Amino acid sequence: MKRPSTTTARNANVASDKYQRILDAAIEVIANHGFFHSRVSEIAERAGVADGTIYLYFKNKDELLMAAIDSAFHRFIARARTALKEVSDPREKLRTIAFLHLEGLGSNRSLAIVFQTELRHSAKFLAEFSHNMMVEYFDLIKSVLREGQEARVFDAELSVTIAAHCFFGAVDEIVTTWILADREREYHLSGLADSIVEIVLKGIETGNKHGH
Amino acid sequence: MKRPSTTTARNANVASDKYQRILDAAIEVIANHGFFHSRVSEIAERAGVADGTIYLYFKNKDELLMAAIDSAFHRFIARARTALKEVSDPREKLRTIAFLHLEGLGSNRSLAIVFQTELRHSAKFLAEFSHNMMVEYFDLIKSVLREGQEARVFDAELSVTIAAHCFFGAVDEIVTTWILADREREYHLSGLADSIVEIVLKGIETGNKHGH
DNA sequence: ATCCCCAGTGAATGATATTCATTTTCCGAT
DNA sequence: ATCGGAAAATGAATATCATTCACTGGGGAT
Repeated sequence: MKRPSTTTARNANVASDKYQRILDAAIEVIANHGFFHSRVSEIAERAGVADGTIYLYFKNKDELLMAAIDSAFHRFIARARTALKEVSDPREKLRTIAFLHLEGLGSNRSLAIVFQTELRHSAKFLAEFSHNMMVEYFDLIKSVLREGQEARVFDAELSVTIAAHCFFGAVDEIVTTWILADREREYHLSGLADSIVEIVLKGIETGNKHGH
Repeated sequence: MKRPSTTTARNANVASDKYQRILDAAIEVIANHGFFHSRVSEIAERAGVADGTIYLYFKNKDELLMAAIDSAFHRFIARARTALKEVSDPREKLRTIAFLHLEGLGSNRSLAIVFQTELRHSAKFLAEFSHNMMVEYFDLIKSVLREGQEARVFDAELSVTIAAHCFFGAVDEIVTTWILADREREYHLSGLADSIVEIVLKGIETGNKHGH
């Protein structure tokens, strides 16, 4: 093997224009055809590079997808962290996270498709991503939930982990539905943030236990 | 082309043993390697048939996966419908659905992996499945929610669609976490049904609106 | 001006999905 | 029991990509 191949074949020059062009092209092409049916040659063509060039930047097709998702996710998490600094009420923080999540994907359909479909590609793939990124996102959600419990606005007996899954699951599911919905009937994804959060909030807030 | 090839290349003999053997093999192999890295020849070998035989039963690799998922899903929906007949309280019905969902996947790890990862394969793929199967599942959930609203146990002002997404999303997310979790720390998926449903129920039940 | 260096290239290679000419199995008619 | 032909099944041949690698061109150092 010519190149010892670290995880990403090239680490220098990552800032290069070409690197990002390939990532963008990958998102577009994969969103259109799905990972399996996407030809590396088509991604290369759309990015304006030769087929082989892709392999200077990424070890293989899998890692190309992974890098594209990673890159987008990093941006999302960074934006979320910044936005949360402006807010103090834990309920409002959850609304903010839901809004950013829905807005980030709702404003870029190709990215949303890749996140909701290709990210879940193979278990190994998902596990690796999950470990790096999802954990970070979940930690963010959980820290808000814990904060809310300490402030006595969220039920202190609740499992923070389970509640976080409910919150994330609900938001995530709404996105999946959106990308499958008739493109005609365009509705704004971020407009749904409040309705979802309202249900989840009522579910986790302090107050009369629900009847059994 | 020799065979006019309907959606599934063969419709007669679908009950054949060989058909089911191929489906089972597909689930196992795809759960292990992911769809992209699964070789049709390995599925054929595990099913004890020749490579070409697969194509007598399924048009291509995509439709093989689709058929495997469809088949498992049909069984789930049928079981759910039957079980719900025994229950009348809408809250209890939701618990039943969550339990069956978690039990059905929790007792077959390979199937769970395929459902949580490969099902979401490509948007077109997901859309097609979604249309056939998911709609049925969602209708089931929604009908329970509507029933609960009529019985005044669930908030009548709630959007049934949104609430259904919250419910499904929460359950679905728990399954994803389970397949990614350390295999060592085996816990029973179905044991989580009540915790999740408790949160969702409290979120949708009639009662004091939550503070804002 | 000459020499490195290395990003970039794209034709060659290898892997594997799919096809199809052939073989085997099955079954009703005689 | 035997035959004939249709239905199933086979697996070698083909087609389609992912991936490799021997080569090219340009720019910075000497």
